Amino acid sequence: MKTSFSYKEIKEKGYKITRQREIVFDILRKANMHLSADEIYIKAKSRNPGIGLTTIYRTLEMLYNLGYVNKYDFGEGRARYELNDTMVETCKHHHHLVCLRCNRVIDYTDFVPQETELITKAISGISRKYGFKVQTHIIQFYGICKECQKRKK
Amino acid sequence: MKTSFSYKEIKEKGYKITRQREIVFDILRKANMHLSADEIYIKAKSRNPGIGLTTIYRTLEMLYNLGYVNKYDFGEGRARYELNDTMVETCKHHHHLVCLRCNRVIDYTDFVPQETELITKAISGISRKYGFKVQTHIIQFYGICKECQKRKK
DNA sequence: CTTTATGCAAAACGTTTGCATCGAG
DNA sequence: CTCGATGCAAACGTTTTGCATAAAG
Repeated sequence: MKTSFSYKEIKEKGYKITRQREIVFDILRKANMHLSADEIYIKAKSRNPGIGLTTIYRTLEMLYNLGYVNKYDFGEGRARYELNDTMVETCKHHHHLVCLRCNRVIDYTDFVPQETELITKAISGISRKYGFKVQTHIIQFYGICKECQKRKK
Repeated sequence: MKTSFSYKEIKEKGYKITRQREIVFDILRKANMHLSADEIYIKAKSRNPGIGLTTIYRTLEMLYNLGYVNKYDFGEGRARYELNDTMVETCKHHHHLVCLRCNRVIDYTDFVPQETELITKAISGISRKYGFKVQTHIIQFYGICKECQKRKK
């Protein structure tokens, strides 16, 4: 299991390792939540006040292209990023419960063993029928969280 | 199976039925694809040139709150909407294969019978453990489509 | 009549781009 | 040295908001 970025792989693809990129890498590695570009920017500025938001976006794009981060949309009008579970051992594979009322996101990890099997089966079916090569998948459940149900209208 | 909007339900929630809303309803009902707000706007203008884009957004928001439409993000920087499969019989429940290179979206309907069972099981588990009331779910597979694999770099 | 919906213009927002400069390799 | 990376400001495209007017119920 990979626990850190492959600097070698990054360099091979023609990317350079910079102080700014290392900071973004590190923030993602230590985050145990899905961060928005802006949240990463705030955190990064405390370590390097001169860093630009543009650099955050470009670094995230690079990592996304390398397949190191997942990009999510939870309906807030901005993207959230998270290191791929192949990158950090502490980040277990999981899915999300998104509350439609308060936008809270709950990580869901209670997989029935069936799930992996089913997904694997689906991926090979997709490959066979559509010639589509699957890299990642997301499963999201939308609904109303416990708290919002209480203070219901 | 519901095949049209419940005007009664809409009125009960305090919404009014207007010419503009009926047009948007109808466009969604006839669409066999995920439409963006702008695409709906173009279509709507041919029937009512005076209609405003704002109205499209507000109608979509209403339908989303009513749970009549699903809202998707395929990474294009804008949302796409589609009537919920409970609303239109021609719109079968499906998931999406999103090509990371060309952004094409393929509808995926080949469910193994296991899937429904698994999702049902997951939903009741989620309800039990988190008290979260699931309304919809999305499953999306990201990868490279057949065509993009051919013209590979 | 009362209340919600509309259309317009302007604002807001996240994200991207052009460009001169900087720094990694 | 060279080429990619950076930071800034400006541009972009989508979505939202304020407000006066229009229309639904």
